[in-house]
Amino acid sequence: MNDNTIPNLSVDCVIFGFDSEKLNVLLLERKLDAQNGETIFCDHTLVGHHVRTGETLDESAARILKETTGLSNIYLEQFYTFGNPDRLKKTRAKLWLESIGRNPETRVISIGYFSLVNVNSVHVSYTERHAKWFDLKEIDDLGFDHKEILNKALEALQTKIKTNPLAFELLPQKFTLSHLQKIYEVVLGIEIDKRNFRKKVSQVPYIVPLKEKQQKVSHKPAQLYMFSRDIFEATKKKDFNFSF
Amino acid sequence: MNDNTIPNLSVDCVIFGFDSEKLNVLLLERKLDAQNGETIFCDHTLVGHHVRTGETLDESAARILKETTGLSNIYLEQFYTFGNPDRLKKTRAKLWLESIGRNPETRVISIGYFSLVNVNSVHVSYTERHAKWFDLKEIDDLGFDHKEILNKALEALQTKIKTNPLAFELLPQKFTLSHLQKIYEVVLGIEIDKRNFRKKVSQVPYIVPLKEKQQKVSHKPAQLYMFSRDIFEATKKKDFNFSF
DNA sequence: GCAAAAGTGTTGCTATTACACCCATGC
DNA sequence: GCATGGGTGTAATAGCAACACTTTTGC
Repeated sequence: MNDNTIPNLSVDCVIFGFDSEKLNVLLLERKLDAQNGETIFCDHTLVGHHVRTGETLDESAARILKETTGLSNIYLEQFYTFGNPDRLKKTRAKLWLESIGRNPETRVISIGYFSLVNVNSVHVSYTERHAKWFDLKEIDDLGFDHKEILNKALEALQTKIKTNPLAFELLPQKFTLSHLQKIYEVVLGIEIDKRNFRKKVSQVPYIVPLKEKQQKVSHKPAQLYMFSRDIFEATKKKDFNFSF
Repeated sequence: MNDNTIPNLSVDCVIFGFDSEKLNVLLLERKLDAQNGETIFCDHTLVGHHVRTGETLDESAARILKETTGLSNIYLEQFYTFGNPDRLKKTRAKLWLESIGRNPETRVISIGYFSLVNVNSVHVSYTERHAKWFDLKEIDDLGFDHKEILNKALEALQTKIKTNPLAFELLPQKFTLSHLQKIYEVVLGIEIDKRNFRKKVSQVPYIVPLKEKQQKVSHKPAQLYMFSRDIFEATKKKDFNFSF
């Protein structure tokens, strides 16, 4: 490969997207066809790429995200680095790497990032390979060691969302409390009592009600809220706690 | 270099040691002498080494720890990866790398691990370079980007110790409650009320009193306790919480 | 006998849990 | 008018914070 990248270093992004109901992950199709057109295998992987010379790891992750979703300035966080010498030694991995002109014998270290977006704000725009949202709960296996990377990303997200205002990264700017609650439920895999949740939220100064309600819903329209980062920064104490 | 290592990949270990009073970090002296014997500079760095071919990242960290402290089977955790293209571009770093036969132009990614030991159980045995414990609070600057790595390690330790039984890794097998309390105080940088602390501890099943007291102390001898990992594993709920 | 750290309980306050019914809208 | 999700309060309990004095040992 002569694309200005470092052969043994890559970044993989676990892109989490919330769609008002479930937590999704953006995956690429990994389809290998034989010369005669028959499909040798077809499965899915995370979005990733080799790191470029001169690019920081954060920049590399941001670039990958931009290329895949068209989005910039979105939440990205490094969570773990995967470097087992045999992590790319499975048969499919080797075949795939050969097919794209990478040496399957090279030991590649991959730095894991996760990012948080709202699915509706994303125009999945990766043309080379089909990018698609998958319900997290229905993902069973992935190419390479990407299932392991995904598991670790989810763990990191679960830990971090309890003490940091990450939930808002998964929501549109204006959201309802039910959607906010749903995020904690699907991310942490728990059920939360609606009244207790709202009681807690009402004590939080940076979740502010707007003078606006939902439109065109076939039920009582919900109050819309926004997250004020200004108020958060100004009032944050060390003990942010959203653990249920 | 021909030592079977990967030129652009290293592991740096932040070795935290508790001495019943403060939190310490094990550092190496980085001293560069000119041909005429004069010292060009002398400062300190974390313990680190390049990753070997065929070695996992965890194995690499464990090896570094073993070489430096003589200890195996101790707590080690990967916390962050540092890969800025210019992280080794400071003057001293370049001079040093040249002096040990590494190419200062190579972009090196370093995977950060922290480990937890009790200073009394360590025979600092690194002979090539002088290894020494330093009071965490008195470390101002370090070689390379190691101060940044140290800061991030401390942050990771602070986060993790609140919800995981890490404190015991910093203590000898038999310890007093005052020592346990001190760990939370120095790691988190807070003060804790003795009675409230003991009340909490007494509700924790896996901190078990022994039939033994301190010996030869010139004050009322304290009850000794141990941590039972068995009981911890058997009784752990999702909500371990040692945040004060 | 004094210096040093160990050990011990109570009270007020705050936060958490559990729980059930009416409301506004679109169709 | 019915289906859908929105919105609301109370009481009991558990956990947390603040606080001061006596005990045991070595020297």
